[in-house]
Amino acid sequence: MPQRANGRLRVAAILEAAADVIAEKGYEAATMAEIAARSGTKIGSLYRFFPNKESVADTLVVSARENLDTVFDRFDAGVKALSVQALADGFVAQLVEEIFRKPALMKLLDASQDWSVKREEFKRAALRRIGQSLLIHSPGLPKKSAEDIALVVLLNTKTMAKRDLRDSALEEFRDMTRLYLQSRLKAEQKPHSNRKGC
Amino acid sequence: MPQRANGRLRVAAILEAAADVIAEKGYEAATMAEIAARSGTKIGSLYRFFPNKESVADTLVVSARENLDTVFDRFDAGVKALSVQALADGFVAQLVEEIFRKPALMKLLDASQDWSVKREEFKRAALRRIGQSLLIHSPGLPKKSAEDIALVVLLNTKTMAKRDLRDSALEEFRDMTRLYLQSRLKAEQKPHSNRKGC
Amino acid sequence: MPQRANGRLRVAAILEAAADVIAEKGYEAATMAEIAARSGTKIGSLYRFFPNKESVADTLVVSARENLDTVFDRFDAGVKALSVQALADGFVAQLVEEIFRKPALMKLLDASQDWSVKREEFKRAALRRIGQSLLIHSPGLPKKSAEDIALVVLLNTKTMAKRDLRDSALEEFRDMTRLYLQSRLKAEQKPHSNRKGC
Amino acid sequence: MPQRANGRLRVAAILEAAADVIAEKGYEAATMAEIAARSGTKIGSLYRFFPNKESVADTLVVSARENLDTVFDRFDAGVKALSVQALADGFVAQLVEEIFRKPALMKLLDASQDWSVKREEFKRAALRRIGQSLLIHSPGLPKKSAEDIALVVLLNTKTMAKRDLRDSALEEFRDMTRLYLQSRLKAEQKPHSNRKGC
DNA sequence: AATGAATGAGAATTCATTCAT
DNA sequence: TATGAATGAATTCTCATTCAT
Repeated sequence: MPQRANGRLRVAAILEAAADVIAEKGYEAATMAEIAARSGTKIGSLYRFFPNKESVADTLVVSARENLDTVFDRFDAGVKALSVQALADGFVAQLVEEIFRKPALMKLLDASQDWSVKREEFKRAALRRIGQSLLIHSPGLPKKSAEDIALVVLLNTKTMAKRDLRDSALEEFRDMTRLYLQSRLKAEQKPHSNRKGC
Repeated sequence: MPQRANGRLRVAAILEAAADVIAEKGYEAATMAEIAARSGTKIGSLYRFFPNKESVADTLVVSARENLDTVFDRFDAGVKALSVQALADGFVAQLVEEIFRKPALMKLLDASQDWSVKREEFKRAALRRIGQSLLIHSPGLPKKSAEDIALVVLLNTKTMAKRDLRDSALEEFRDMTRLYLQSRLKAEQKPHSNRKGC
Repeated sequence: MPQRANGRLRVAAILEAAADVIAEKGYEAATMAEIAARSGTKIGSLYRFFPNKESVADTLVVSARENLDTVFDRFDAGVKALSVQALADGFVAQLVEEIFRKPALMKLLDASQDWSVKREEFKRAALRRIGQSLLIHSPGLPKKSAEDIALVVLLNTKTMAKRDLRDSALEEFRDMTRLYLQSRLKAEQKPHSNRKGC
Repeated sequence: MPQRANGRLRVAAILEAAADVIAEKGYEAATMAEIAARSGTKIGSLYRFFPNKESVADTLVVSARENLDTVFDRFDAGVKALSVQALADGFVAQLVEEIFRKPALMKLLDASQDWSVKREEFKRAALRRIGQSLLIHSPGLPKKSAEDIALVVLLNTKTMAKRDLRDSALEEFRDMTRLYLQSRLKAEQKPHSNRKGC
């Protein structure tokens, strides 16, 4: 929306400040006044670029979704060649480090509000990209399985991205994700010895 | 703390209403006025029982922690005899169904605030009880391992308790937790006499 | 809504102040802050009794509607005995002096907003009462005519109630209303010599 | 005041947009931003042509006053020959259809503000023109009477111009205005050669 | 000259908490 | 003791107007 260089800078500053404030206090407790102050913007100018508080958060989420595409486009380019282990580690690396390591996004995805819309949009996009990567890696995988696995990978990595996990815990989750993927992606090649119903 | 039956009933009604409101709107958006109204209490009376909003939430968390002890006392009584699979399933059953299936608690544990205190207390208690169960089941397990495993179990089950997981996804998580526990407890695995479905 | 004497006094003071402010500046330009200040109320207390600005105005309009009923109940008691002239003068006296001589009501009835609801309600009630009086006075009058006449009487008296009419102008309107009523109420007894279509 | 054709077009577009917005929302709720947007003008440019919001409304009112002169110049040319009935009908036709049938003007004339200045100016002009027509028609009419009658005609036609009057009500008002004028101009009444419908 | 951006005083409304009767 | 009322800081959002490029 900003057309002048000045405006574009201002918008960038606002979004950065908003990410900080939301990361610290969450969406609801973040105030437009503080976002304005921290970005060196006057409240009136803030509202010139963002018509309301929600639109600020929306923009943050949408930009995370765009980031998602960038990250996964790159990832998918090499995914075919990966071992299952490397695939699991790759998912973790991409999602935890590149996507979820933005505390503001985490807060927004957990926000109580009617966030359902943008949040679901993001979640759907993430599931789609993860599922797509899985199918590139293991083309024989049933669609339905891919969906389930994608959800597990998504939620695992989201859990791993929580601020306060110590490294050993991270390692456990990484390993659990490997185990899980191995079990699910071997299943389609070999008889699965370990599944429910024996 | 109320000593007359009347008072105890009122407190119970308040807590129930508070749980409902917090479940619907989250801690921050829940208002004392609505909690009062829904519990048929006048705002002045509410404040005679709970000195402030935080204390209402605190009480909810504390009672969840007490529930935790009850649930795990019972669980621990039979834990020694369980196969690893049954142990995993047991953790899931106890934590997902008995503890986390209270939306208000979930909201509170995720609340943005300076909730750190009570939340950490609850988390610590949960980790302690899960770790304890693990050690009862597998006495040779190193303490440090038990801690890490407990954390994974805790976070897995918390994830599973989210409102909107469909059954197939739940099943995936359940199975992943089994795989993980098996991998971690392999050393001291018992003959699986208790395996579900076999 | 107020249950204690104190509260009732406060509500009365608020409504009086609101009427003053709205009379001076109109609904939109009247601010809740000024209403609060003029009634010696703190803004928080104002909102305790009136959930929003609209409800303050609503209450004013509703009370005018109630006043309408009181005034017309009294008027209707003697209406049968009146000459047409006296009927016209009576309508003017009741409506101009008792109902519309509250500048706040006038402003509210003219307010731009989505006031349609309460305004229409008031207007409908006024039309109903005027029409009823007409029918009591002249039982043979067709319903449809009564409705049309009521509307003319209503709008004439509303015009007459504008702040700035000088007395001679008032007199003109009074006389015009007499002429009009005479023409309309004689019509039903004698052949109307003066009507459209000759 | 713009001197180039471009500027004049722009001013016209702005005024048209302003009339629309004010008609819809009233003067206070109309925003300069919306007027600019609807007229395809940038806000900065709008302020080059009109130094402030009031001046936009002023221009609208002034142009209505100019229109008034045009309309009445034409009307006065034939007014001498009219019967009283036709005079009444003529006033109604000119004022209701040509002048007041612009919702924006109605809103402005009713606006709460310190509009007194321009509004009074318009009102005075209208009274002057109506009085003048009356005196042309009935030269013997006392000045004071002409003033009073003019006011009644003005307010009657303003009432008739309200958006929501149904046709039968309009007809009543038209007839009432005829009755009134007849009563006031009886002394100098002419043979009604021109009476509508006869 | 054209126009995007900046400004900031103020508006409505909310809510946890305290008090007085 | 029960409870209706009082409080006021904080929050979101608006808009006429002015500037700088």
